[in-house]
This record gives sequence, C-alpha cells and structure tokens, in this order.
Amino acid sequence: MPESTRTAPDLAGAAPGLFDMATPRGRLLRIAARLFGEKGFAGTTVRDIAAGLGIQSGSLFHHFRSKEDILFAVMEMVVEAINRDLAEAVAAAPDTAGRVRALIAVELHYLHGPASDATSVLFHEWRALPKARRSVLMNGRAAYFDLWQTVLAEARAAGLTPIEPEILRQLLHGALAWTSFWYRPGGALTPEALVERALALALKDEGRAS
Amino acid sequence: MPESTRTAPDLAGAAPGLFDMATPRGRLLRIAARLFGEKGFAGTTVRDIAAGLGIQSGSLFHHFRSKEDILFAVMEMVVEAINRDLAEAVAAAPDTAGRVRALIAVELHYLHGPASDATSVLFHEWRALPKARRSVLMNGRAAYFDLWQTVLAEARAAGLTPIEPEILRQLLHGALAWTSFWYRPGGALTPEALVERALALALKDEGRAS
Amino acid sequence: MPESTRTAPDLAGAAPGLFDMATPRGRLLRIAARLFGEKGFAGTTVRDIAAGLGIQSGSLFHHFRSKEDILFAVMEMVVEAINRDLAEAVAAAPDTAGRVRALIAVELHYLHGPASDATSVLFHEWRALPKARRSVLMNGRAAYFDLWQTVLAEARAAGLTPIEPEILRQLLHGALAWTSFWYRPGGALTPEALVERALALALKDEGRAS
Amino acid sequence: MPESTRTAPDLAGAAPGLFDMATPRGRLLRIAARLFGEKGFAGTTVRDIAAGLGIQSGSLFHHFRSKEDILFAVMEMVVEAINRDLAEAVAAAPDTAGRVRALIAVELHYLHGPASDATSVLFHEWRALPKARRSVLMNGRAAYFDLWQTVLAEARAAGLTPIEPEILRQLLHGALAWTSFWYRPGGALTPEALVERALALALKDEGRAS
DNA sequence: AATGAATGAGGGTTCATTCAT
DNA sequence: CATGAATGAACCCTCATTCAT
Repeated sequence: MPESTRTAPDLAGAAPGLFDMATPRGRLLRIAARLFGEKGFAGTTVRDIAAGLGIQSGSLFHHFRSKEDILFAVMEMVVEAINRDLAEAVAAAPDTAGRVRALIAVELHYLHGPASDATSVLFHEWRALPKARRSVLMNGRAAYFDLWQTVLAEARAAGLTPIEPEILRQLLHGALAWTSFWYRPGGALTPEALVERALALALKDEGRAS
Repeated sequence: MPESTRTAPDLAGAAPGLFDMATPRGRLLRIAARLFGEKGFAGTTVRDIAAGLGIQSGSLFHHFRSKEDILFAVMEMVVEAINRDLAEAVAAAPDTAGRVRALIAVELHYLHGPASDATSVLFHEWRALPKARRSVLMNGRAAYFDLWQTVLAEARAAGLTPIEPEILRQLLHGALAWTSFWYRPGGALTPEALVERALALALKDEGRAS
Repeated sequence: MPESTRTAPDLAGAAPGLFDMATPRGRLLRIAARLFGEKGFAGTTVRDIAAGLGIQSGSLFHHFRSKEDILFAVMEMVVEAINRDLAEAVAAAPDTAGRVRALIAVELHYLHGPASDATSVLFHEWRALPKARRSVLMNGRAAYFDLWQTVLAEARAAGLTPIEPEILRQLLHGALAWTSFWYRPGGALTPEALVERALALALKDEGRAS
Repeated sequence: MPESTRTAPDLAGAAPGLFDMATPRGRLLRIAARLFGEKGFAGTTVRDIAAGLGIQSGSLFHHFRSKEDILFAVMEMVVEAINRDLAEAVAAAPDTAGRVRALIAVELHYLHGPASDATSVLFHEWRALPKARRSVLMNGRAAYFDLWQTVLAEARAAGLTPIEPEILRQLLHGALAWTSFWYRPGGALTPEALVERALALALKDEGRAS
C-alpha cells in the first residue's frame, strides 16, 4: 500500500459538479451522460432522455438542436474539466513519479468518480461523432495529450520506463479507459489501490502492489 | 529492438482464413465484420452488408436469422480461433516471459492481422449483444481468461510483476484492445516492436524498448 | 310479420358513437374497424389505416403501440358497449320471450347498425390475436355469455326450447354472427324482420315469420 | 336422444380419403388444409407447408403455381365431395324431416369428421380468395345451396318451420359453420346428439334434446 | 419553454415466387 | 422433380426532428 506521503490526490472532492444541476441544461446533460454511458449513444433515444427529465421529447430541442449536440456538449464539458484538473494536479506533484501518479489518479477519478458517466462517454463514444466534430474535440484535448507526453518523456529520461512516451501514453490510456468496463469502486480494490496498480504498470520500481 | 531469437511468432501467416471465402456465409461474415468494425454495429445497416455482397437485403436472411445473429457469429468465430491459437502459442513458449510475450503477440496479431476487423468487433461491440448472448460468449472466453491469468500468476511468482494477475490481465487487455484505435501496421512501429512495448509494460526488465 | 307491440328495440339510434369522432384516437379506431372488416386484419396495412386518416403511417404509432393494439382496442370497445346495451335491453324486457328477443335484437343491431364494422371484427378476427389477449377479451365477454345462458335457461325451463342453454347459445351465436356475411339492411328484409326470424329459430311458437 | 331408426347417417366412414395420400399432390393438400385450418390462410407460410412435407418451399411450386392455388384446390375438393355426399344422403332419406336431418348430418360430418380441416377452410377462409375465384366456387356450390333450399321449402310447406327457406338456410349455415369454433367430437356431446340439437333448431317438434 | 401530434426517411424482417443447377 | 440461393416488394415499426398551439 502506498504511504500517506505518496498518496494520490483526494478522489472524492474533485469534479463535484461537472454539470450544473441548477439549470435545465445541466440536468439534461447529466441524464444524457448517464444514459449514453449505460446504453450507448445509438442505444439511447431522445425519448429516453426526455423521460429522464420528465418532459416530452420535442421539448429537448429547445435546449439542443440535435441529439448529437447533446453528446458533443457532454464530451466538451469533460474535456474542459479534465484539462483543468490535470494541469493542477501535475503542478502540485513534487517529482516525476508523483506527476505520473497524478495523471493516472485524475484520469481514474474521472472514470470512476462523480463524472464517470460523462467520461465513459468521452472515451467510448467518440465514434458516434462525425469526423468534423471529432477533430474539434481533439483540439480541445491537445493540451491534455501534451501534458501526458511531457510527463512520460520526463519519466523515460529519468529511466523510469523504457517505452517511448507516445506509445506509453496510448497503452496507458487504453488500460485506464478500459477500467470502465470492469472496475467499480466500493469493492475490495479501492480507487487509490487501483492507481498504484496502474502506476506499477507505467513505471518500473514504482507502485508496489501489496 | 528484440533480438531474432526472442522474436514473437510470425504475425503475417496466422489465421489466414478466419472466414471461409468459398462459401456465401463466409463472405457475408467477412463483409459484416469489416462494416461493423468501420461504422459500428448500430451504424451498419443490413442493406450495407447486402450491398457489400452485391445482393438484396432480404437475401441476407437466408443465411442468418437476424442482424444480431451475424454479429454473434462473427464474434464466435474469433473466440474459437483466438482460443486455439493462444493455447498453441503458450504451449510452444520456452519460459515464463516467453509465454507472456506469446499471449500479447497472439492478441495483437488478432487485433491487427487478417482477423483485425472481426477482433475489433469482438472487443468493442459486445454491448450491442443482449445480456443473454453476452454470457454465452463469456463462457466461450473462459479458457482464454484462464490462460492469461495462469501465465500472469506465474510471472508474478517469478517476481516479474508486482501486480495481481487478475488486475494485470484487465489492465493489459485494455491496453491491447485500445491499440485498434491508434495503431496501424505498416508504419514505423512494426507489430513485433509493438509486442515488445506491451511486454515491457507487463513485465519489469523485459522488452527493452529501443 | 311482428306486430308493433312485439317490435324489437329500435335499431337505428343505439350506439351512435361507439368511437369518439372528436379525438384522433376515435377516428383512427373507426377507420381501422372499417378496414379490418373489409379486408381482414392481415389484409389491412398500417399504411391503409394512415391513408384513411390522411396521415403518415409512422404517425399511427403515437396513438397505438402496434397494429395489434389497434385491433384489440376496437374489440374492447365493442365488448364494453355490447355488454352494457345487452344488460339494459334484457332488464327492460317484460317476459322470457321478450328477453330472448332483446338479446337477438341487440346482437343484430351491433352486427348491422352503426357499430357493424367493429362488431364484425370482434366476431371474425379473434384468431388474429395472440392467445394471451384472446383470453383477456374472453374475460370481458364472460358477463355477456352469462346473460345469454341465463335467459336461455329460463326459456328452456318455460318449455320454449328443448335445447340445452349452452348449446343453443353457441348455435344462435353462429347463426347471428354469420349474418354479417349475407345480410345487409336496407333491402327487403328489415332488421326487425330478421330479429323475428332469428327468434323463430330460437324459440318454438315465437316469431311468426310471415 | 334419437331413437336408432332416426339415427343420422354414420359419421365415421364418410370422406375417408378427401385427399389421395398416395400422391404428392394429395399429401400437400392435406397438410395445407390442416395448416390453413389451424393458423388461417394468411397466417400460414409456404415454408410451413413445405416443412410439413419435408421439402423446400421452392419445390411447392412444381405442384401449384401459387399459394392461392393451393387454397383454391383444397376448397374445390370439399365442394365436390360435399355435393356428392349431400345428394346421396338426401336421396336416401325417407321423409322431409329425414332430409333436413341428412343435410345437417352431412354438413356436420364434414365439419368434424376426417375432412374437418378442409371444410373449415372452405367455410372460414373464402375471404382470402379474390372475388373472381370466389364466384367460381359459388358456381360449384349452387347445387348444394339449391338442395338445401328445396328441402327447407318442403319443410316449410309441411309446416315444420315458419321461416323462409333462404333465410333459414343462411341462419342454419351460420349455426353449423360456427361449430368449428366450439365443438369437438370426443366429448360429452356426440356428433349424433349435435345433429339432433341442430335439427331441433331448424324444425319445430323435431329433435328432442334429451 | 413546453406540448404533443405529425413527419418522413429509414430500419430490420418476412415471404411468395423464380430459376439455374 | 427437388434444391437453395436469390429476388424484390411490402410489411410493421422506430426515431430524430419540426412546429402550431
């Protein structure tokens, strides 16, 4: 188990309000994120979303011009929030390994904390977007990818991994993104422990598992 | 780069005929796998598949009772083939690290070799199946998961990784499955090199990257 | 010919609005009943029904979840209405023979009056319903069958017929239901006269034909 | 109960081979009649019929040019057979009441004896035929209707019924045809007893029920 | 903003029928 | 005669979207 000084940033408090539940728009996005996450974008109908809000399906279109716009808005919110949190967490970390752990912790926190629905959607439903909008999103994620790559390059320079930063980033991203299919917090494996396992995967001699 | 003696099993020749192109059924599955891989199951219409075969959409239903049956058949074929190849490759490997490499190599071969379409579908479209059929598939994959877990337990016992076998299996599965979104053979990174990177991720002191 | 004092209840005015023509739903049911009666349930397409309403076929499904639901709704309305009218007519009849005549008159009125389309459908298209729904309908008709049987038992006790009530009920029901294939009001045989013929069939020494 | 001297013609032996089971065509018609009777013409597919014969659906069309032709052939066979039997039975009857009983007995025998499937189809599926073919069939039934009408006119002249022959014929036809929906031989009510009940319906002072 | 009836294109599927083998 | 793959039209139904109220 990680010692307290190496503990990942607290997972509970972050992204407490990815969506503003005080506004109809925020509530709509929250419901949509949940449904897209559960049943997929294609498997979710606008009627499902409307029913979740207690309104008629036609009324959705006063808030968004299309179902796809809803998906895009969900993704955009995650992109912005994750960018912000990631930068903060990395800045606060004391050393290279801490920065890698921070990246992993933030990503897992998004995948399994209060923003899990929306983050799942961002990670697993991007193929539902037309190419044009995908690239808009990719632009938004550029800073995020840069940050990962910078930190991983630093780690490699420090001899913590033999793998090229870009490849390692992709492999880790897959490993983390996939956790949304098998990991659920609340079981025997705590989120913090999962962070350590992923860190052990990323870096040699880090993250002792058990 | 891996030395020739440690080279992964040749990736080019395996699974040359996942589908029997001599039969209408085999051709249908091949086209369907490609389309499901490109546009997703929901995004592919039976008319798309029929057009790919040069027949009318109604004619599909002489070969399969439903679109879902086609998806299931595609997945089943991959499951069977991958089970077979995996067992063979592991049996032929000389030592623990070799067995882990064999697992990775076979999985990546399926993801990026001649069966890449079908394998992508298996890995990424399982949510399109009703729960009942998902579990049928999971039964078919039990041997596959067992094999992974056995080998990874062996690796951990040998001190090659600190991560619990089940967790490591899931993390690696995600890392590998995700490659279908970013990796394409034929570029600077050869399939064999990718195997070594994944191996370096899995095991300490293995798979020197560069 | 029946004397005026024995005349069956007036056939023209009853059930003026089996379907509420003020609502889209009521208009839909009316058209559907007519088409099902003319071409059978299987021979009627949802496009036929929609065309009869001047809307698109997809719009039907805002009112009913399936074509079968439309059929069921048509039948249900007849069952309820006929139950009500039958009970009223029997209650108003002065004696046993009058009660039998009331039963026949109401049944024929439904078969050839304003509700003729829907009643034909109820009598002749029940095989188009799945068994489960058939029995729901049968439950709804229990009161109706009971009434017939009670009155016919009374008639037999009075020596008006030698036939067991249940058998007589079935035979009469067939005789009356079948009239929808050969009888049309407006010809030489008035509805009232037809009632007397059916009564003569049911009871000895009643309903002098000519 | 009828005395033995008034017993209806034996029901067991007639129409033993409405269809010639020695020929493929005969077997096909037998299967088709059964399926049309059970599930209706519209509810029966040519594949159902073919499956019943153990052949492929395409092969049906070597015997009949269309599904409708099969229906028509089934009906034609019944019409011919029933015409023949009816004429014979009426000729053999000693008196007016005996002739009415013969008509009823033959009709019920067709509806519930070995030819029950085909007869049900003739009586209940005529709406599945296009008008043109319906009238061909009606021509074939003219002799049959004439016979009924002649006998019923005789009965009326003898004071056995007050109802006009044509109307009585239609009412009785309905009563008898409808038995295929509720009566099954083998129960408490024997076919012979059912004949007597129908006779009691048709004629005053005949057919004592119990 | 919300309604709810309507749209209209498209979806998966069925099925009688054809025809080369 | 039988096959079985294919046809092609039609079927019931879904669903994102529109719009008058």
